Amino acid sequence: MLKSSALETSLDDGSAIKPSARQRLMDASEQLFAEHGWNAVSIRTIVAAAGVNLAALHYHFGSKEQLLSEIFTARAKPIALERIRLLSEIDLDDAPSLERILEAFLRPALTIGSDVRFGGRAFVKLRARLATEPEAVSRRILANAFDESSGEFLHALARALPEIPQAELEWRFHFMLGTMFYTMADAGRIQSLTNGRCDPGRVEDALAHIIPFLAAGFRSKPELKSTIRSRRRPK
Amino acid sequence: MLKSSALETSLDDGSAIKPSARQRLMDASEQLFAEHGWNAVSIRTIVAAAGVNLAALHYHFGSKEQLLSEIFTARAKPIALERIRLLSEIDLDDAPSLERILEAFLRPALTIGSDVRFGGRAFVKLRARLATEPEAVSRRILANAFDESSGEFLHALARALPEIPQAELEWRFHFMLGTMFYTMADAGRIQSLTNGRCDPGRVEDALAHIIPFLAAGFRSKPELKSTIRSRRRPK
DNA sequence: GACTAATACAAACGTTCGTTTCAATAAGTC
DNA sequence: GACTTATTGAAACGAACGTTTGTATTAGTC
Repeated sequence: MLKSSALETSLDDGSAIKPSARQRLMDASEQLFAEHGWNAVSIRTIVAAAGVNLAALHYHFGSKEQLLSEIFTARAKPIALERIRLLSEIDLDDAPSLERILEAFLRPALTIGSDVRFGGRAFVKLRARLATEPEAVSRRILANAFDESSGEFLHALARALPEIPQAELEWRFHFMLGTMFYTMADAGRIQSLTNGRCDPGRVEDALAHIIPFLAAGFRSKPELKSTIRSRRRPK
Repeated sequence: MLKSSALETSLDDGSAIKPSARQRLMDASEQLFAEHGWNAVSIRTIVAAAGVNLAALHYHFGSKEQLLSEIFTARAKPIALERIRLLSEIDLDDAPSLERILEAFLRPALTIGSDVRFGGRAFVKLRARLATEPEAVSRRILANAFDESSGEFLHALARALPEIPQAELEWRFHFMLGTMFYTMADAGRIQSLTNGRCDPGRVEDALAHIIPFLAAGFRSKPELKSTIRSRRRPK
């Protein structure tokens, strides 16, 4: 019963303080949620990994859902801030660089939360999972955290690509989100298809490929309507 | 207790035969899985929606997982076949059209299974969900169904774009998958961001925008290495 | 040292999960 | 009609779920 406190005090000579139960719960659940999804991880698994009592989770967070929400906002804020910071370094009034805007949007999403503790890309994967989760609660958390900065980037893209209609830009922004989330999810599909040659887990590799790809898509001239539809009419 | 068979025989004058319990289970669970995900839907919800007994599910399918597997393969086969059919109509030996290859890959995925019964895009969404599901079982089902045709399309793309290195092509194929799945998932994020102007649920709209976007990305000249990396070194 | 608030603990709560059992019924065969 | 097979029915199984309860322990204040 004295175990944890004894350990904590015996180590506070500066070498390695054992984190608080609250922090350990957040760390453990972030990793587990990312690895297996929210529904698939029970709170008993979490408290076992964190080494705390079952009731501690509800004491500190109130509910499993609130735990997810707190983890998410704690991670999301630095990402949104870094995005805005990188964006603010770009002069939007003078034909801003599309590539720099894309990197300002993508790099924080793919890197922040990596290689800090545990398995590294835990939060990155978790976020990608939530983005395609059907439950309303997941999407609400996500929208609250990122919709504002997304609006700013749409505006920046409009400045960089004045000849692209707004509606077209919104579609392409949607496509960019899909590319980003799928890369973040690191689902293993492409690794198995290419025998590991293509690995979205190598973040710098991924960024180096994704930015030129998306930039070309964004810059392409919008097609005249129904070029696609008309071709299949005879069928 | 005689309800179902009485209903069935009384209607078999050709007007509307009540489908078998097995079929009703597949229809109901396809919709429910697509809407809420596999874990989130209990088999009691399914049998209630299908109007059958709880034991009927295990009688016909053996397990919940097997039910998912059968639904998936039943839908996936027509998609893979239609992809191959569309691809076979393209002459790969003579500078094949990139746009046609992309359409052959994307259109079956976005359309097949739509507007047949129920809510229409059920299977399309379900498949997108499984693609980002972390559980191994989901991905195994998906890989079995589609990896073969994916390989053929990678080959076709290499024919259409001989100047793009194989590794680059694989990355771009990965990005295409992300764009496709996110559009199929129809997560609602972009609708709320654009007040409904951009709606991935309108399939022909989506195809008309996604194909030129991806084609431009695929055609773009591969960047020299480390253009991106070198810029952030000072940081 | 007494009092108070914060945290930890073990145990149980009621519910829901996927699955199984076994008897009852329907349909098919001879 | 007897016999066999296919399907359905109601009920229960054990396990796991998120959550709550009540008590013990710690830490801080006077």
